[in-house]
Formats: sequence, structure tokens, C-alpha cells
Amino acid sequence: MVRVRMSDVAARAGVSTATVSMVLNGVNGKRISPETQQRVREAAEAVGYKPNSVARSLRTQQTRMVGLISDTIASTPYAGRMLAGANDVARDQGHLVVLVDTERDAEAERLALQALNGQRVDAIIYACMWHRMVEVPPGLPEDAVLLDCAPVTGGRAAVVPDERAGGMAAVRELVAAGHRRIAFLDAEERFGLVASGLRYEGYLAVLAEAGIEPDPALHVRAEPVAGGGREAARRLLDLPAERRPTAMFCFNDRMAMGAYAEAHRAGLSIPGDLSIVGYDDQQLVAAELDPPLTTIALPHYEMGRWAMEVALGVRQADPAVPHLMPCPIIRRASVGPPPAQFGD
Amino acid sequence: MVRVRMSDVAARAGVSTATVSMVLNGVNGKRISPETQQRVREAAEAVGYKPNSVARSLRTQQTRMVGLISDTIASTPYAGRMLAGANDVARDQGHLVVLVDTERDAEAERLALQALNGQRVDAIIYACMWHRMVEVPPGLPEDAVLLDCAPVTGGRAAVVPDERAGGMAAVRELVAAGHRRIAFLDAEERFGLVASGLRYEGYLAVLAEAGIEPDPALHVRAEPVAGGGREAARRLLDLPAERRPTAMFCFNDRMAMGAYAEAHRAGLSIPGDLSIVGYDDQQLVAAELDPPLTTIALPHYEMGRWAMEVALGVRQADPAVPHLMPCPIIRRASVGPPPAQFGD
DNA sequence: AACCTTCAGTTAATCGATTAAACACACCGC
DNA sequence: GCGGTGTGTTTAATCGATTAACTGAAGGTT
Repeated sequence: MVRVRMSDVAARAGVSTATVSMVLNGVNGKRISPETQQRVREAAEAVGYKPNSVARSLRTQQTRMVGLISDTIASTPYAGRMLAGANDVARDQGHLVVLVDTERDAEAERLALQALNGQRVDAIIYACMWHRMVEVPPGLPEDAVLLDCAPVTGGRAAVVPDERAGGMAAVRELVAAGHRRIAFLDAEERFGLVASGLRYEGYLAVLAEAGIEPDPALHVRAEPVAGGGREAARRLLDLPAERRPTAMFCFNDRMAMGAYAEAHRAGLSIPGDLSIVGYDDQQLVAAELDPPLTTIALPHYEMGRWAMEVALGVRQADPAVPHLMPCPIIRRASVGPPPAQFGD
Repeated sequence: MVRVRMSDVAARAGVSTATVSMVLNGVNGKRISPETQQRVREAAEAVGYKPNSVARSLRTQQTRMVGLISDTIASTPYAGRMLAGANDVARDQGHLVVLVDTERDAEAERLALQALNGQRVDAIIYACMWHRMVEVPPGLPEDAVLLDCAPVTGGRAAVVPDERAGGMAAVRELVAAGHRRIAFLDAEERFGLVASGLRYEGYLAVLAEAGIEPDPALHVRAEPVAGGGREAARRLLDLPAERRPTAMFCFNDRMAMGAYAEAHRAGLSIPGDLSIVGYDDQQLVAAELDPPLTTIALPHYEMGRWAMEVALGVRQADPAVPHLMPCPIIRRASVGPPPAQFGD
């Protein structure tokens, strides 16, 4: 791996490095004769010249690198989709992404920010792997973009999923199928999930628009994992027949997985006896349940793209209010009409 | 964000930039009086000096950045664990990781390599998200490290999971519980998974060491997803009672998920009537099945660490042969003794 | 007194590009 | 013959650090 410098190209082409630079960068204000351009290009090709971005960055004050600080890359399967979205945009714009995982540690965050600042990255994205409200870490540049989190103080470009609309889409799907007794298997409040309140708002909004009186007994809370979903489903199925739900909207796909298990135990078929909608479109799971789960997808890829587009100035953002990214419904096979005795 | 240069610190402390550099970098061969050191440090603190790594890199010819080329960050939930391992080591060594996703496209790979080379990263890791044999892309430096893949031609430092040992651990667990009729729910050959052959080798090796004659009817293949697992399990459970397996070793957790479903349909309890072991320890799934799945974990985090350690020279690797990373068994609740009538 | 060491720093070259300003030359008009 | 204009290219400063080589003063030796 020999290092070829611009001066090597210049020497071979019999010109100065200035000329080489202008030719190779296609500087348009300057006029270089076509013959010289040709010679320079051939020389560069011949010696296998590859520009040294470090030197270029020093001079131009841009590194064409974007820092991506994330609170956890390891522990969620969604992280990849965000990274992919951000990465695709970065690539198209000729940028590279520098990834730092801070594991939600304030000191690590400080260090990361310092390192990225030292590397003079052109922009910074601060990403969370769960939709959260965050205290913006001190030292985060004004123009940093927040991804899947919103600043408690406001005033930063940020993108989060439109959880309320997602909740509405889920419940509308059930209402459209004819259900009127629709349960919401929510996460317990102690987990402090902002998604929980918003999805519930969506749930209530659609019931209202459909003229359905919400039944408090159908809003149950549990741990947002399969076990919790199972337990919540059991409580609902234990209700007297006339108060029992014909459909369940689950806070996430894992709870839906638990609800499936409990439905099977109770001898109920899905969607014949019970319809279920999840949330997250968790890869390797939602599509593999039996029957495949109708769910609301979290738009991680799109949010990753959005954040990178704003970071690189391809798109403008209003820092006053977080951008709400739509959560599309993924229709599979877990929703059907309510059982006959409940039909109308 | 004012840019403070070293010369600003030097001016404030009344010394030259050389002195500032020596003090701040703790160059030990050089002697700077304690008082001067003190003054320099105070000046640096006062003006908020942060070194410009771009300039430093240009001079020292090291960037303290490592390139990580991956074939897909988006589509697998394991990617995060690899990244986390690599990232942790990089951080401890004062390095940053630059991530590029090539989506298995040769042209994108070429571009990525060129970009990383241009940025003069100190090392390169080439990562796959499924254990594969790969053609090393042209232009990949000699000292690049392969992660979760092995070069078809050999000769590069590489790390892959020890699939054979993992298969052995899985089957030993079942043998130890008393099973003798153990099925292997394998992936179909057309998927070209190197893990498949190796896990099967492990399966056969343990049967041999336990003195169990392998029954070809118990080696079934299907698509390595839940549906495939279900179908494979059905074929096995349809066998006449005396040839039916009492335990199933599944190629992956998704197939195990299908096997669970089929077992329930057949009215079999796990692990009372049927024991199951998976592979992958897929997050958000293996632990959430009911009962929680005993499985073999893929050591993604450890492989990520190993690769980064080798890349940064913290650890030596033998390029002649890929390093085999152990796959630990994760004991949960899906393995028990065989049903009484099969006991001995 | 002449010479050598040691100490505490400074000077200046260097890394490899970019780019404003200067320069050389040809051509043109009067 | 002289200034003006255009063209094509070079010169040299610059980005912000690192570091080998040097300097100048103080102290020690013979």
C-alpha cells in the first residue's frame, strides 16, 4: 500500500499540484486546457492516486463525516434499521458515519461528544433506541438532530414516531372489521414509555369517532413482554362473556405473542374468535407468528433517513416541534370480523 | 462554537506551540518545568482548548478510527451485538468506529473501501451478519480482519462461531437429560448455510460418543423459519410412536418457535412430553417463549470484541485458520427428561 | 579561563491537500 | 510601442497540529 501524493501526480504530468487539484476537483472558475486535464487524469490513473481526505479536511474544514451517538446499539433489534436509514442517506451525500455507543452513560456521552468534536465531524445525530424525552446532554451542538427522542426543553430538530396516529390506525382496523369491544393491552406506567400514553390517546380517539363508549375494564396494563401480554389477555378472557373483548390492541408485538399463547390455551382461534393487532412490526417475530400478526410498524428506517437528511441540510426541519413520522399498518392475518354472536 | 487553536493556548501561556504540544501530550523525553506545565494547562482550560484530530492525524499518520464494513446492518437483530463488541473495544483503545453498510453490493464495497482508505482509517474490519465463506473483496488491506465470515482462500485473520461445538453442546444437553431419540430440525441445503453442516456434525459426534445409532428419519430439513420448524416438527410427530423423537434440536430459534406451536397443537407439553433446544438465543424471542427456550447463543458480542482487538493489535491472530468462538448454552426451561415410557 | 553538560524551552520543517494572488504570454486595438 | 484583456499555469500561504534540531543560559570540571 504505497502512499501516492498529489505531488507525485503533478511530477508525472509535468504540472504543479495546484493544477492537479483543480483538474481532479473540477474547479469550474479556473480554466485548464483540455490537453493538460487529459495528461493530469492519465497521470493520476497511472500512479493510482487516491486523495488523502485527512489533508483535504484540514484545509477545507469539512470532514464529510457525521457522528451518530446512540444510547444503545446492542440491546434492540430496531437499531439496525435506524442506522441503515441514516447510512443510506449519508452514502448518497458522500458522507461517512461515525458511530458511538454511549450506553446511556453521561460520562461516556461527554467523551463521545468530545471525540466527535475533535474529529470535526460535519454534523451530529443523537439517537435513542426507544422513543423518549431526553435532557439534551451539555455540549451537544445547536444543530444536532435528535432521533427517536424529543428534547424536554424543546428547541432542537427531532423526529419521533407518530404513536397517536399509529394507535388510531390499529384501532380503526379493528373497528372497520366490525369490532366494538376492543381491549388495549397497555404497558405499565412504571416503565415511563411515552409511546404508551400516545397510543392510548389514539385508541380513545377512534372509539370516540366510532361512537363506542370506552369500557375501563378493557384497558389493562402489564409488563410489555410476552409474559405480561399473556397475563393481561387472561384477565380479559376471564371477564363475563358479555363484557369480554372480541379484539385486542397490544402495546407491542411481544405482548401480542403472549396474547396468542393465552388465546390458544383458552381454545380461541385467531382471528376467528379473537382479533389481535400488535405494534412494532418486530422482525423475525411478527411475520412468524401463526397466524402472521397484523401490526403497526415503527418507522425506524424512515426516521434514520429523516435525521440524516436534516443533519446534512438536505431537508429543513422546524426545531420548535418534533417531526412525527407515520407508523404504517402492516396487514397480515390476525384480524377478522367478530364471532357471529357479536355481529350486528 | 469558537475554534480555539493551539497557538491561542500558547499565546495565553506565553510559550511556543511546541511547548503546549509537549505538555498536553505528556511527551516524556522532553523536560518542561512544572511551573510552565501548570501555566499551559491553565491556559488550555481557560480558553477551552480541544485538539483538532484532523490536524493531528495528518501529522502523525494515524486517525484513531477503524472502518467497519458490514454487508447488512439492517436486516438482522444480531448486528447490534457485534457492533457493540467492536465499539466497546474501540472506545477503550481510544478509537472511533466508522460504519459502512454495503448491502452486499460489490460496487458499494469498492466505494466503501476507497472512502475508508481515503480517510486513512487505522484498521478495517469486514463483517458479515450470517456466518459465511466469502470472496475477499479486491482492495481489502492485508491486515483487515474478517468478522463472522471466513475467506474462501484463507490467509486472513477471521473469527466465526464454533458451530460444531455449539451443536455438540445442544445435543449433549439432551443426552444428559436422558434422551436417546433426538431429532435435528435442520435448514434446507439450498440456503447454503455453513452453520447447517457444522451443527449437524456436532449432532452426529455427540450421538456417536453416547453410543446412539443416528436414525436418518430424525434428520429433517425445512425452511429455517417458524413455518419450516412447524412443518418439520409435524413430520416428526407423525412418525409411528416408537420412532418418534422425544427431543428436538432446532437449527435456530425461529424453527424452535414453530416446533413449539406444533407441539401445542399435538397436545404435547414442553418439556414434559417433548424437549426442545434452539440456536441463536434470539433476543426478544428465545426468553419469551413459553416455556422459555433453552438455546445455544451466537457469540456476536465476543466476536465483535475479538475482531476489534485483533484490528487494533491488542491481540494476535493466526491468519492461517479462522478463530472459533465458543457458543455458550443458555439453559432455560424447554429441556427435561423424556416421558416415563421412554425412560430406562 | 576554557570547555562540557544539563536544562528549558524555541524554531522551523512537515504531514497533503486547497486556493487566492501573482505571473507569463499571446493577442488586440489605437 | 504601449496599455489592456484573456488564458493557462505557478507560487506560496494556509489549515493545526507534531517533533527533530537547535539555542542560550546556568552550573560544573579541570
